[in-house]
Amino acid sequence: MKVNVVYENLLKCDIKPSVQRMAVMEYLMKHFTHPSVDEIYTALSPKYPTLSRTTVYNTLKLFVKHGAAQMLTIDEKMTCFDGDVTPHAHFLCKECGKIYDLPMMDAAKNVVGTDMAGNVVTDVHQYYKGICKQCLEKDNMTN
Amino acid sequence: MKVNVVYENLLKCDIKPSVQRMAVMEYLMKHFTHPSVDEIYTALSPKYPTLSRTTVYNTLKLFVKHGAAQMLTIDEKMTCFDGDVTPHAHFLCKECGKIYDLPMMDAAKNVVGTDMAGNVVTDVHQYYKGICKQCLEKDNMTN
DNA sequence: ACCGAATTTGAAATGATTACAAATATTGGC
DNA sequence: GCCAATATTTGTAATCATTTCAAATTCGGT
Repeated sequence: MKVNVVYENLLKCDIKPSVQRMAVMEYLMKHFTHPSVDEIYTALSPKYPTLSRTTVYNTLKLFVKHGAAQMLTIDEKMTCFDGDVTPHAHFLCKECGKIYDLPMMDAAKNVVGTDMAGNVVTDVHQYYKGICKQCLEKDNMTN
Repeated sequence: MKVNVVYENLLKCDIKPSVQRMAVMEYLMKHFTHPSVDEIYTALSPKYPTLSRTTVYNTLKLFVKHGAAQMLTIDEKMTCFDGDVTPHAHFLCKECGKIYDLPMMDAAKNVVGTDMAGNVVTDVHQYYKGICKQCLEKDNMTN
C-alpha cells in the first residue's frame, strides 16, 4: 500500500499525520480482521519498537472521533476496530471468534441522521451471531 | 408482580428456581432499564443482604444461556441485560447513557435460524446511537 | 537552534469480570 | 428424618482491558 493513500486518508478526516497514526491507519486499511488494540499493538511492535499500547488506544479513539474508523462492541470481552466506515453489518462466529463483514439491510442504512421517535440517530449497528461456514464444515468433518 | 409469574418463567426456560434466581428474574421482569450487573446487585442488596455480586454474574450468564435474558454489548464499558427476549432494537443516548427500546426492522426479525451466505445465524442485534428526545429538549432549553 | 504546543510513552491505577475454594442449601435414597 | 451426594452461593483474590497521568519526546514556527 502506498504511503500516500494512508496519508491522504488521515488528512481527509482532519487528522494530523504522525508516524504512529500512519502505522495504525495503514494496519486498518490492510487488515479487515476487525482487530483489537492488542492485535494492532502486537503486529506493529516489531517494526516500531518504541510504540506504546497507550498510543494505540489514543490513536484509535482519535480515529473514531474523526470518523476514520468504526468501533465494534460485539464481543463483550474486547473492543474491536474497523477501518471500513461505509455502512455494513457484521457476523461474529461464536466458535472461532472471527468477525465477518456482511451487507447491511438497505432500510437500516438510511436511518443515520434521521429522527426516530424524536431521537436523533448518529450511528447504526447491525450484527449477527452464530456459527460461520468454515466452522460448520469443520464440525461436520469430525462428527 | 406475582411470585408465580417469575417462577413459571424460570421453569419455562429450564432453570431450576432459587431465591437468588427468582430475585434477579423478578428485577429483570419489572425493570426495563437494561440494567448492568451492578445496578441489579445494588438494587437487590438491601433485601438480600447475603447476595454476592458473583451470584448475579453467574445467574445472568445462566439466564442468557437458557434464553431467559438477552445480553447487550452496546456500551463498551459495561454489559447490560434485558429480560425482554422478543426481537426488538435498542437506542443508546450518547448524552445520558440511557438505553431505549425500539421496534426491530421486520426484515431483521426473520433472520434468526436462517442461513446467511453459509453461516447459521442464532442471534440478531440492531442498535442505534445518538441523542434522545429528552436530552434534545434539555439542550434546547439551555442553549 | 529555540520555544511552546502537540504527541508519545510507560508505569501505576481503575474497574469490570472471572477463578476458585470454602460454606451453604437442596435433593434423593434409606 | 437422616445422611451423603450434588448443586448453588459466597467472598476473596486474580485477571485483564482500559484509563490516568506526568515525564519525555517530537513538531512547527520564528
